[in-house]
Amino acid sequence: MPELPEVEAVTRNLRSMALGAVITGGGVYRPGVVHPQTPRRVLGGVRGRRIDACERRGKNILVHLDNGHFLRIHLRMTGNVAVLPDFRLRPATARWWLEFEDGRGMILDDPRALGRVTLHAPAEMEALFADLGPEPFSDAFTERHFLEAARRTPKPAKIFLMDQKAVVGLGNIYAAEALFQARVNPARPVRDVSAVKLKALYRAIVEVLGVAVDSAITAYTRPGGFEEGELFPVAVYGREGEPCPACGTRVRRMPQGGRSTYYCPHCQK
DNA sequence: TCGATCCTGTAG
DNA sequence: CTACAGGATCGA
Repeated sequence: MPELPEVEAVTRNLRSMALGAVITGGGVYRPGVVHPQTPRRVLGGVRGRRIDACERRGKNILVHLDNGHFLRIHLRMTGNVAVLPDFRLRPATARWWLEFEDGRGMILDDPRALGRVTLHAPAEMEALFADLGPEPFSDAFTERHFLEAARRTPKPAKIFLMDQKAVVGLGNIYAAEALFQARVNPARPVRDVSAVKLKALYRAIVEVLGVAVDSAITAYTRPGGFEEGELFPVAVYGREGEPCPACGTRVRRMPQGGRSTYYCPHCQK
């Protein structure tokens, strides 16, 4: 599930649940989840620590501890982080967990086990995120920055949006939705897209992610979490063969970088 | 820069 | 059975 909006919702939930919690233990069911570190290092380094802050950077969740070190959690495709009333009640798909002093638990729940949890010293922060672009809602994400980044690469527009360099947070769904909203052809080399459309794309990114953050928070807050249907109005993603909401042409699917891109061949030329 | 790879589940 | 999945990294 997680692109930026879902990660934001999870992070906020974590902040409200785990702030101030003292870690007394933990476990790793799947060693691959802490790769390239070891369970011993990740768990040994957190025992006795208190959780002081939770924040999001791109699609990463950062859990700051009272000694300055921090956990970096990446949910990848199917991960979720949750705080449980009792750490012993964790589901079979919990790949990693922490025990709190008050008996509660915090888990990485991840059926595919592609998610990652690693522990870092403060000094590692910069190198860790050196390749990440600006946050879409920050002052650093300017139209000018975006247009310059676009002119600098031969990548197709969709790949350009997905690689977390020009801006962080877009994944397969919201990249497709932003491209549709701006009427940009996903396969077109982004450096060849007109300035007018690039500006529209810039606005669409902020718009789409903004709406999606709101719906993700709403979805995550009510019972059943993200599973309770769809709040974000998806126009093209996953809708192969269905009519484009703008012109009625059938939505198409094409492979790009090993993934599916959905688009309207009429609106996005 | 690109395909293979990491994993498991589900739909067709 | 194969194809595909809201992601990223690695080696060729």
